[in-house]
Amino acid sequence: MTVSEFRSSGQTLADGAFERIQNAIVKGDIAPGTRLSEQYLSTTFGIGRGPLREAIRRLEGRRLVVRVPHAGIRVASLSYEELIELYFVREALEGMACRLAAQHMTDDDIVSMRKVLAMHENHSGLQHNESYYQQEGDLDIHYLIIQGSKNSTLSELLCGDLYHLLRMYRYRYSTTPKRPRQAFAEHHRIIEAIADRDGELAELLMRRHISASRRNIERLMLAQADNDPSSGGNTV
Amino acid sequence: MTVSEFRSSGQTLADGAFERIQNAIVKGDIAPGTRLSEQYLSTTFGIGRGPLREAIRRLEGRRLVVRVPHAGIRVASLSYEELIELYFVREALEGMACRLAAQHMTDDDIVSMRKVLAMHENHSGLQHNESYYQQEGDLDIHYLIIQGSKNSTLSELLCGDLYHLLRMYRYRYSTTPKRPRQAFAEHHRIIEAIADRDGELAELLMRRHISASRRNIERLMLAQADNDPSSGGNTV
DNA sequence: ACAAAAGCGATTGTTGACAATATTGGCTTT
DNA sequence: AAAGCCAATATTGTCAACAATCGCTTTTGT
Repeated sequence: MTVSEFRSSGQTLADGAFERIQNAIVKGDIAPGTRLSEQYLSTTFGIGRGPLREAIRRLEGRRLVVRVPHAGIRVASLSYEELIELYFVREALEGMACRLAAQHMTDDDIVSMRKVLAMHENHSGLQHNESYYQQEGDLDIHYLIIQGSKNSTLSELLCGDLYHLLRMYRYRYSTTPKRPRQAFAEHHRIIEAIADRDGELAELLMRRHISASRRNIERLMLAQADNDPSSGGNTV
Repeated sequence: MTVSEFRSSGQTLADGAFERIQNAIVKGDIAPGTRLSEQYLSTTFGIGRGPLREAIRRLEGRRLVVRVPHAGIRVASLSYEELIELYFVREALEGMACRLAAQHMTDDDIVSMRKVLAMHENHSGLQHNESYYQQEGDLDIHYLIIQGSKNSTLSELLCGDLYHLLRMYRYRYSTTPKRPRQAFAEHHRIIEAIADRDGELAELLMRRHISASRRNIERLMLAQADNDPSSGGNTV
């Protein structure tokens, strides 16, 4: 993903704009809730308003932006309630992914997943950068398990649609659950269950893992609300 | 939802076209896999190509149509593999919906849900129209439970995104699982579990229910494949 | 001074014409 | 006769101008 892939070969301008804006939203370059005028985007990306509007409509279909007729678009933002709701969806979906992964992952898949975990253990053991593990490594493990389910519908839903929203949220509230050691231990147990081909246990453990993560956020936000009572629900 | 809401008040042409085309696809008026030319749609709906293309891009974002650059669009169609994958997703998601419904449904919600079930029992008992129950009633019960979870993210995902695909598939293969009595009994038990506020049991039962439905389809399609070996995977 | 309405500016929605690309049919060649 | 190439045609992609709508400022009346 190098820079300046203006017109990624063979694609249309609208498709190029779609990808670039999507990346900008997901990566946090554009903050959630920001209003985007067509003129600004048009001049920024150097394309006409026609293709641009098509890109916007595609983003709208993906629910990454919210549009109100004749008033413009804003990049979507998750309220606290929606974030919590998302965690329940993740619990269900990633639990299922774990069950299927225990069934469908090859031995090679499991070997490489263990390697990634070991690598993360070193980082985590060195206390090199506590947030790193949670920010990227956590996603890596989850990502590998989801791919391991060999269910492409599930993968696309989880990696393509849902994580976009989750990552957006991370950039907004910079939520870095500070429980790396615990999370690591949980990952370890999950992977062992998958290696044992015990889908039921793997699902149970993953659901506990995500559930704990959710409760951790609920606790954090509650404490934050005490300090700063103004930060209530966000605008859609 | 009466007929001839050409320009549903206050909406743009693109939004109107989006809704109409989406309905046509979901209701089966346009068969999956059909190629749609811009000119045809433009004259059919009586709007210019600009707004039409925006509607198409929105449908693309929703994954209801598949577009290849410079070649046009086709309405999306599920392959057999994708259908089965979808059932696993449903199993996870609706299981969670059941668990949450047992927790969050009001007593009134449960009363009205029981009424719907009783109504269906009469229809089913009279053998009035066996397929009716499975075609509409089944969705009704599932719909009520999903709404009962009070998790709007989950609801939108399940009712808004996934069921579109499921219904499309029904119209294509006219799959009507012929096990209404069994399905009714399963619904009955699920609702009782919810009424007992036993979320864990409700989730388990729902997952079994959907899992059985999936296996039923697998069996049906396998038998069909024996008779007609030509119907393999469908084009994306 | 405050409230309501009218006018103004800016932004979005729509249209039609133009350019680029893929498909189809016919022709040449082996 | 079959395969491959080339041109003609139809379809999609892009652009720039025009129309409609909304939010804001200003004005005017009580």
